[in-house]
Amino acid sequence: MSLDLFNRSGVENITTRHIAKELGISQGNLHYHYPNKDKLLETLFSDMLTALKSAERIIEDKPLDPQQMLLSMTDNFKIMYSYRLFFQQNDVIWRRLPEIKEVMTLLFQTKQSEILALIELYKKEGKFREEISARQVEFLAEQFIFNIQSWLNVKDYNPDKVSFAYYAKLLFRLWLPYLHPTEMKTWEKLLD
Amino acid sequence: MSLDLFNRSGVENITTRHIAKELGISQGNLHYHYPNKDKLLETLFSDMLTALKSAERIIEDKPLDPQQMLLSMTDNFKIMYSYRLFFQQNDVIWRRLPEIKEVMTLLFQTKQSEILALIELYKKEGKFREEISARQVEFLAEQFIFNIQSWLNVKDYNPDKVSFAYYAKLLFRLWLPYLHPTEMKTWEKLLD
DNA sequence: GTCTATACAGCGATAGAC
DNA sequence: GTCTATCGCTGTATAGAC
Repeated sequence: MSLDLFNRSGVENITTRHIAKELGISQGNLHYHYPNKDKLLETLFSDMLTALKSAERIIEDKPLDPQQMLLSMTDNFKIMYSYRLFFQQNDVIWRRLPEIKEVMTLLFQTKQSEILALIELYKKEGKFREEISARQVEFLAEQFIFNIQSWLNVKDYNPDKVSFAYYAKLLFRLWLPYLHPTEMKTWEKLLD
Repeated sequence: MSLDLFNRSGVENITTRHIAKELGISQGNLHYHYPNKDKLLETLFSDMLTALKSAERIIEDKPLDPQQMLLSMTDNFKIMYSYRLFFQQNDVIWRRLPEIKEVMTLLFQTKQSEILALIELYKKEGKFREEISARQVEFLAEQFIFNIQSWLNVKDYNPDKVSFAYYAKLLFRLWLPYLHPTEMKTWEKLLD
């Protein structure tokens, strides 16, 4: 599978020869199906988008409760990990295919406003402390998305050692200091 | 300058021919001074390390106050930006030169324990709220370093539009919700 | 559709004259 | 030291037989 090759060895190091060999077909044949390497990357990217889309839990009118949000985020992390080239190698890929950069930027901007709306709801419901400024709430939403986008970028994530659920919990630790002390305690237990 | 070429066009796209041309010398001559491309990268990396080292403000026994910390972080961001290939293209570079990965990992681990010690001091001094757990304090230190390592990775940082001081302030917003309400207000003014 | 063969450009790196 | 010339290799992509 070309996905694994790219993930493991890097987009710039994997050639069409490698991919053809892995697939058990000739290089000429590969170029018949995919005119070039970029087309291959684009296909993988749209695969990821559909995977992420189909993993979305139906929100409808009701916002998710913390437990559901954790599950949903775990699913997302799983998908992101299997397509981790788009996060770990974003610089290389964005330089080759600026459209992918644009789509990803837009995607995460949308996610950010969704999460901002959710946080503001939490605040209205009184789960957040009153002294938290609107500016700081925006910052929290920004940080949340930033973490999702970058978690694979620096750390050596090894799915055998640490579970995706663990990283999802770690992510939600961002919220803790914003909550009322009692609410904070119960959340912290949930996230341990 | 090879640094600018790598920063702008990507390590995998810049060849020894490009660099030689930019320097106004022949390719053969370049290979006389730097036996290969990796050696060139290693030199740039150690340049960055010395730049970061010389920018360290003398801490000695006294911990820095918030204002000094902001200035120090602004300096660091400036240096990191001029050597941004090592952050934006970390995946490519780490694959070529695993030693660089190890040194960077170690560097940021050290920074993390330093910042953890500082936070714990703040907590002891009563600037932090009591209900913040030790686990959460560790998390804050981790987040702080994570942000420093990754800030260049996702965003299009444009030094003409937004100042380095702005990003330093943004970084310290991580601390705000951990502080006592009154302390929080004064810090927030500082960070605006 | 799938294959083999090959074209053609670009890469890092070296040889050898000066 | 610095140059030109070139090697050997690998990259993407295409041509043409089956």
